[in-house]
Formats: sequence, C-alpha cells, structure tokens
Amino acid sequence: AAAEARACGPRRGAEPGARGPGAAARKGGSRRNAWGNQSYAELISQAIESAPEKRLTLAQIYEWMVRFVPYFKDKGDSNSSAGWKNSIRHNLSLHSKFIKVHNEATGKSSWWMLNPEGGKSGKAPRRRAASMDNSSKLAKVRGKASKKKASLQAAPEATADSPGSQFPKWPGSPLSRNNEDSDVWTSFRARLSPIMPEQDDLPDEKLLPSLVYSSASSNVPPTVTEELELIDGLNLMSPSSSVLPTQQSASGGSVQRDSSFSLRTQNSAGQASTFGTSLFNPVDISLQSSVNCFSGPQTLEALLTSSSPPPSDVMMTQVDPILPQTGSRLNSQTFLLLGGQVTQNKTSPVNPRGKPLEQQSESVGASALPSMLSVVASPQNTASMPTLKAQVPVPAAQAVHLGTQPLLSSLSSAPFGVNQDRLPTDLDVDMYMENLECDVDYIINSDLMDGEGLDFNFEPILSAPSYPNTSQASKHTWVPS
DNA sequence: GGTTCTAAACACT
DNA sequence: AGTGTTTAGAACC
Repeated sequence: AAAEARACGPRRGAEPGARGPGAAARKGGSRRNAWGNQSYAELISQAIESAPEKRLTLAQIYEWMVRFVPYFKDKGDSNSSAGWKNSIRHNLSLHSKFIKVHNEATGKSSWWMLNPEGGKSGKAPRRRAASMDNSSKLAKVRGKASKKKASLQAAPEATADSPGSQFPKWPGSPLSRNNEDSDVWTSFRARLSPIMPEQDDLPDEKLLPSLVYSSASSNVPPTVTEELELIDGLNLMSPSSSVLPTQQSASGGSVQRDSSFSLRTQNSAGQASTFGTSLFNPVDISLQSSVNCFSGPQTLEALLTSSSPPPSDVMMTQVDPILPQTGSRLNSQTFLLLGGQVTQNKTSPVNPRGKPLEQQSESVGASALPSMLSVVASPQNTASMPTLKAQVPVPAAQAVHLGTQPLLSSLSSAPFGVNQDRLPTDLDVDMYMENLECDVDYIINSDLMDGEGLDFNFEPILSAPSYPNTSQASKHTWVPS
C-alpha cells in the first residue's frame, strides 16, 4: 500500500553527473556519482575520520560535505529535506559502520562515529529488526534496538547512573559484545566524549582535512562536572592542571580536562595531533602514552609511517587480556603519570607555521590510533612479549630494560617521559603492581567476565586519504566560522 | 543479487 | 525543524 505514493523519482535523473549512462567507467575518470566515485558512506567516513575526535554530529557532517565536496558546496543552504541530506541520514542509519553516540552535552544531536569494529564493509544486516534472532551481532543494530527499548522505558540511567557503575563496565571493545555492552559503551563514551579536546585549544591545523570545530559546533558539555567526578577519583586532573597552566588559564576550569585526556603528539613536521580517548579510551591512551614517552616526534612518525601493516587482528587478540586490565584504574594512573609528558608536548602546541600536512595529517590524524595499535602489536614484538608494554616499539635500550614488566614499564615510563634518560629504578614497582592487581581483580570480577571476550578488532580505518580534494582542502584549517 | 542512490513516511525531540 | 529510522523503487555492476 502506498507504494505508489512513493513516486520514486527517476534514479539519477535529477543529478546529471550521477550514474548516468556515460558515467560507467569510473576507473578511467568518470565518476560514479555527481561528486565523484565515492559513495555517501565513504564520504561520511572521511568526514568523521577527519574530525580530531573522530566523531561528528549530523550537522557537522553536512558542513563537511559542503565544505569539502565541491558538489555540495552550493547545497549547504538547502534545508534538511534536501535529498542529499536525506541520503546522509539514511546512510548513517543504514550502515553499521556508523555508530551513533549519544551526545549529552547539549540538546544537540548525536555524535556519529565510525564503528571500530568496522561494521564490515558497509551494510548492516540490520534490516528486519524482527528477525533479530539471526547472528547479527552488530553492535549498532543491537544498540539501536536496546536503545529504543531503553528510551521507551526511561533512560534515567544514562545520566543518573554513577560513573562508577559504568566505568568498570567499560567494554574493552565497543564493538563486540552484546546489546547491553553496546549501550554501556555508548553511554560511557558519551560521558567521556566531552572530555575530548573539542576546540578549546588551538585549532589544530595539522589534521588537514580535519575539522576543528570551534565552540560553536562542538560544545563543552555540561557533563563536565560529571566527567570530572568520574575522573576525580583518578586524579587525572591534578597532573594536568599543575602542568598545563596555560591551558587552564586559556580555557578555564572546564577545559583543562581536555588536555589531560588528550595526548598530543608531534610528528617530524612539528605537527601535533590530538588523539581522542572517547573511542579507544583507556587502552589507546596508555599505548599512546607509551609511545609518546619512549619515542620522540620523529620516532613516532617513523612508527606511524613505517613498516608493516600489522596483523591487527592477531595482535589485538593478544593484547586483549591486557587491555581490560589497563583500563579504568590503571589507566588513571597512567594518565596521572603522563602528566609531564602530555604537558611537554602541549608546550609546543600546534604546528606553528600551520604548514600543510597532507599525507601526514592523514597518517597521523586520520589513522593514528589504528596505526599505533598496529605498531604496538607488531608481530615481531608480540611473539615474545606477553604484554603490551613490551610490545611497544620502544627504543631498544629502554624496552629491554623494562621488558619484563610491561605494564609497569608503561606506568613507570610515563613519569619519566620528560626525562627519558632517567631510569625508573627508583620507582616503587611493587606499589604499582599492587594497585594493578587490585584493579584487575576488581575489573575482572565485576565486569569483564560477562563479556565474551575482549576481542578487540580495531580494523584500521585507515581509509586511504584518497579524498579528492585533500590537497586542496588540506590547505586550510577547517574552522567553522 | 548485492550495492548504492533517491524519495518519502514516520517517530521522536 | 532537525534528527533518525525504515521502507521502497530504481539504476548499476
């Protein structure tokens, strides 16, 4: 019924450049769509990846399209009913590769992120929610389903629940797992997300096509206090606050946390990149920090750009057991210890000359995390090293030195990040160990046991920065005016 | 047949 | 009004 009502317009009739008869051979130069060969899903992915925090709201995605895709340049003013916007929304909902994260911040729309799980190459078997029975374990599907229910029932938990209750619940891998997990993950991320450096600090021009949303679009969530509460127990703030006076003064009390939660690294080009913690949070943080501490900018770049694309799958599997452990508490410590390091990097803020980074931005910005993980999990290291730390491509000397206690090394190394020459000999290892064990037990007992695992499977979203206009776009910082 | 785009109906905020 | 979700038709490969 009503089928006819649809009056489905002629497929690409409206769009000349679309898949017209003559637009077939994409290879040669013709384009699949009016804007090129990329699908909406791909464009959206790029938009999200280009964002420092790897997440965008619908409106921001629209904006990105308008700004970076010539075809949409003149279509920005069209209202939401515009066909292309409809398509964007449609794609976001349709593809499991996109996940929606509640944005508590303002009454704003949700954040859209890339599903770390990859969401496969695209489609989500989501259709037919009725037949949920199937094995479609797509977090998204589930998340949505459960979300809906939740919303129907009342979702006071999202805001009311104490961080503590969810925190431990932190599913190492957002992707996998059951519905509950996905929800938890979502809410968890939502809680932390605001922490991410949205705009407060200097517009990072390094990530070129990256979007640096100014306060206008990115908001410092009111949940800051919540975050702080959450963080509070972890003492995350202290280090950063003491170390980042500038930051604080500039951004005010609510912003500083950004620094504490974001690690900026610089590549050889002197470009800094900010890594969000919202997605890979605890784990990646520690990993990043480790890398940071151990290797200077150049090294980092080398790591990122270098070698072998690692069997992330395998690696992740190995890492698995550890990740969860490093989460929560441990992580907090890591953060704490990292204070100095972070600050250090911070001091040399953004790429001063605002030089175009092009490729770099891509390697560092767009796929930094995945890369990092990959690096860390490089096969060679994994073989013998049971723990992450050890796997961290650290300068051999230190690595060897700390090798035995991966976690420890991670922790210990952090504080010494500033003075890399210093050896953690004076560090009270036992103390840390105790803490770790304690946390691990707690975590395992209370939360991790129920998940089937911690199968991390961060499929490197290294979408080749093949964005058509990359070079062009990369020329200027994307700062919504 | 699967993918992708387009259109539109709905629901929710 | 904007955002999200679904359903459906059609073009392509």
